[in-house]
Amino acid sequence: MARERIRRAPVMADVAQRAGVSHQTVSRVLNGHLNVRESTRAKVLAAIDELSYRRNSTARALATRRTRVLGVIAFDTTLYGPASTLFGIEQAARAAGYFVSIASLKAITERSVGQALDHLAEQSVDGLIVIAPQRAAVAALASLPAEQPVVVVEGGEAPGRAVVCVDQQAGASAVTRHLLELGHETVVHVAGPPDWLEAQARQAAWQATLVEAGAPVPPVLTGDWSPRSGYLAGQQLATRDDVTAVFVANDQMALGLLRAFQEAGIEVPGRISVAGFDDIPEAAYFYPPLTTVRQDFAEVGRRSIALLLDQLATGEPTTDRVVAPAHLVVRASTAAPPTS
Amino acid sequence: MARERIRRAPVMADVAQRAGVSHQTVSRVLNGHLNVRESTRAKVLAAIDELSYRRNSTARALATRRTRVLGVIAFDTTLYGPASTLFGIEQAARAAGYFVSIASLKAITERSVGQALDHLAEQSVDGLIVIAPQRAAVAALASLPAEQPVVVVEGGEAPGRAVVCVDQQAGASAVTRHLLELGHETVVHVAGPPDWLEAQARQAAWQATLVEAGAPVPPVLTGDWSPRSGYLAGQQLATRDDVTAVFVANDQMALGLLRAFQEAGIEVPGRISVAGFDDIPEAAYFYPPLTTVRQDFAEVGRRSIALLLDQLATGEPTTDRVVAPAHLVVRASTAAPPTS
DNA sequence: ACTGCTATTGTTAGCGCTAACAACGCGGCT
DNA sequence: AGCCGCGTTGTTAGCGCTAACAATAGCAGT
Repeated sequence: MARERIRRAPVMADVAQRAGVSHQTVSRVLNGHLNVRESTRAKVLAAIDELSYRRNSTARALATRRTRVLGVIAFDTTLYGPASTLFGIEQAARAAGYFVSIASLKAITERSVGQALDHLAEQSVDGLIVIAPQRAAVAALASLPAEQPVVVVEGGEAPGRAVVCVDQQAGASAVTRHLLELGHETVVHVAGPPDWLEAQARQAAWQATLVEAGAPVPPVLTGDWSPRSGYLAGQQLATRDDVTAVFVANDQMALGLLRAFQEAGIEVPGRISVAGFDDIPEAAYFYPPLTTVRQDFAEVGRRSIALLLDQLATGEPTTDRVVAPAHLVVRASTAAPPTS
Repeated sequence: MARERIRRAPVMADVAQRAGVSHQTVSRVLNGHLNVRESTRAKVLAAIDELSYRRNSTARALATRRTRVLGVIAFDTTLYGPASTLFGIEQAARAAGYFVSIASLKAITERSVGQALDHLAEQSVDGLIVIAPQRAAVAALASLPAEQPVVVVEGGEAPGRAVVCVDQQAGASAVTRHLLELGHETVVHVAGPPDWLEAQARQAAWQATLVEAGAPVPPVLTGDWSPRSGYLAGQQLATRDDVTAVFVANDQMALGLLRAFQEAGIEVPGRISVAGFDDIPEAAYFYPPLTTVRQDFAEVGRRSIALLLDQLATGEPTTDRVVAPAHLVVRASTAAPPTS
């Protein structure tokens, strides 16, 4: 029997032949079917091992009509938040035996999101996770068929879709309350871009907390998440002498703010307290170390995958809304207001 | 003719029937074959459009034995550098019509890299990009078959593999030279973890530049990339009064250093100049704005994909070594030494 | 001994596509 | 007229796997 061992990966039939069974029995062993005699299973496993056989996932996908690939659409994955979320998602998916195919976007427009959706659809992904921090991204989801399993991360209100997000509300409230409890009369807010859902949520929670505490609601400054925009906001605030506490919508902008204050000779937290949001790794080493809010991105990843796999298992799209925790991290950039 | 329009995605045969041709002709049109009459092509395209037909990539992959999926193994994608590289890779791959499947690692060990390789192999990726900034990652590649198309990013010496990396040498030399030219007698180096190839390359270039300039080579301090380790290094340096210039191996550590100096009352750049490496978005807003080295990560991504696709096209693994540019960004943290 | 069941294994037919080959029609050539 | 060659299209056979069904053996119950 001329054995053709010519650089061709072994297939199921090779294993079957070697184990002296049919290829279907090999398949059964591989899929953990019951009703395979223990001795047969052992023979098959031995043959698999000897041949270093690996099941061809493409053929499997064709036969089962499931690819075990999850598609992830992400935006600006060079930022700490999205990158961390993506990381959490990938870890959870791999642990569950799924593959992760990504499509990252330079900018969020309905068109770019649509193209990314197309790209992943072409790969026939089993499920979809869309990190959709902006209105436009959520809007682009409307074109998806209703039965498409999908989880929207940070999607605010995504009608009819499962959503996972960080508890922005709790985080922003906690910072604001923290500042008020230190004795500040009110807290100024430097918000993120208005079309970002996270920016909206943080601003809304800040405002609600002030109102609830009976504190005046000062006008909002708006940035674009960048240190530069925080710097500009800081320059503006530096000219005013009624400001004692600022809640900045993310740490990068807070950094810019700190720098503007430093240049203006404003002591932090001596004269003005500053708090951020995100707890990027650098935040603890700002000058001064930044009080901020830490988000549990790993949890976001895990919950997203869990929700998606749940949909795949039941075959029913869900509309659950899951919230991952966020908590205040107090450092040296916040203190009681100056006793003037 | 009872048309069964029952929630089943159309397949090639449906298109063929509608266009009045054989499914093979549809395939030919889709694959851009020559020798299809223009009128036939038009009919087919019309039918595709009417049915919103999408080719099933799984079946295609099974028939062609190519999945059009590229696997990427990445480490610590929450850091700015790796995240940017990954982003560049994904953009380039998608533009070339390839899918990107990722496996990110918490830690680099031969085992974790091996598992990630397994995971991607199971998906039968056509090619592999390994972002391997550490010795161990490169070592783990030894288990790959020699004919596996693979590109190693930041892989230092990866024998027999194609490598793409940033020109660490040029970047580190430029910073060091910059500091010497400002009049500093020598430059102290705070290095990254010794098992990181980038850390090694930066340190080696720093040392070579000093030697070349006839400057003394002071002992090296070592950190772990984190702001905290930079802070500790800064505290040590603060106790010495012979230091006038420090080249820190990345921006995050430089941030820690700046903070330590600030606490110690050391003026930057008045008494000590500090330079970093990476040009993270925050760097321009440190206090003072950081002189650093910017790396062209997008270019790294593009070149990696180009190199990989080249291997796939020729069927021959290459051992090219491609270097992406890095250039000095001078900001306010470096100046002439104090005139004592 | 015969029936009926269960546990185990084998056989067959696709999944939706591409590759290789076969077939066909048509104009130009001898 | 008959043949060749070319451009175009159809037919057939897999790619490697799983699902559904068929077949077999072994055993208990009557």
